[in-house]
Amino acid sequence: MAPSHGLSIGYLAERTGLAVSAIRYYEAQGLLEPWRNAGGQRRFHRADIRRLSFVMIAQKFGFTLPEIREQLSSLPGNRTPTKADWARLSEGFRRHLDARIATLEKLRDDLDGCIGCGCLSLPSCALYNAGDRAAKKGQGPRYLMGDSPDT
Amino acid sequence: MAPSHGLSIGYLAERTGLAVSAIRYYEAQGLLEPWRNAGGQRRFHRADIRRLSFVMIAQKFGFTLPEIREQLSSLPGNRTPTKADWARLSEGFRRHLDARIATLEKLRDDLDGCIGCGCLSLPSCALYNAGDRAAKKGQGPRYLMGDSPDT
DNA sequence: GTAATTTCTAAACCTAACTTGAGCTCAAGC
DNA sequence: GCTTGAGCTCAAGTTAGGTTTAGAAATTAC
Repeated sequence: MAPSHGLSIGYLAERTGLAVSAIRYYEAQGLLEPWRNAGGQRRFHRADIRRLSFVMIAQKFGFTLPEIREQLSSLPGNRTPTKADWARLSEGFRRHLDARIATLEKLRDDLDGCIGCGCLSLPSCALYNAGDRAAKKGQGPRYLMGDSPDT
Repeated sequence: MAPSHGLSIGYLAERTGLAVSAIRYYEAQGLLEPWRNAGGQRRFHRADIRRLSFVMIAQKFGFTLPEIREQLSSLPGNRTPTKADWARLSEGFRRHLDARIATLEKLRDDLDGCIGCGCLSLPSCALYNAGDRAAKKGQGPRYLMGDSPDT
């Protein structure tokens, strides 16, 4: 049931599909700030449903909880996102996603090149040099798949 | 240096760029099977460099260590992948990657639709229903961003 | 023949995002 | 007034993929 003033954690869980424990965890991470009733139980704003929905969607786009907290706290008065906020924030989502897709597409291209060129005999492998592990220690090209320049 | 018969773990680490601790961890996960010398130290085959390279590349494509172990153990005699094996395995990599890209592109399309249609006032949100969390409990559509059918 | 480096094992620790459990209190129904 | 269910806190467990630490033994370098 929906209490007339202040939502219980169980109701919020039911409405969002999140586990009660997850909501408590999000509070501990600073994503929500419920108040307490006389008995010490958490009471939430109706807008917190929207806030939690935003959290869930942002997670799908690959943001971490600290990043999501940043996004939420960047809103005036730490408010729950409005439609206008959403339009602006979703721009960032778009960029984040585009970057991830681009990374994977580059990996796919490298894979195609690697199949074609017979990577196993190459002294340096595009598959390894491409992507996030690259330029980790500035140690020059890595010799993969058992080959080395002197072999 | 490269010992003339049997590679030390440190040499393997140097050649692959992996940490010594990581190589030991991979052994514990069943990805490698070094033998021991008289003093009890691990000694590796030269082909294990190639084997580790395969592991690193497969990880970039999003496979877990148990999955990679499966792939390696599917090879006749649990051998290190040859060029022919590589051509076959890379097909699986390609499919894996294509699927991941497709998921993200669907998410991007849903996002674009959501910005345009004013998701905040929709009773059900494509952004939430799309993707991996969907169909988790068969509980029907989730009502996101604070809206419900009776509101 | 030392000294320095590497390697060994086992267990503990790490991050992220939660879940689970124990033991207790609060609220609601009859 | 009793029972049941929901909620509370705090600590520990979970998964993945490792890293760190400690103390001892092996190996290499000079």
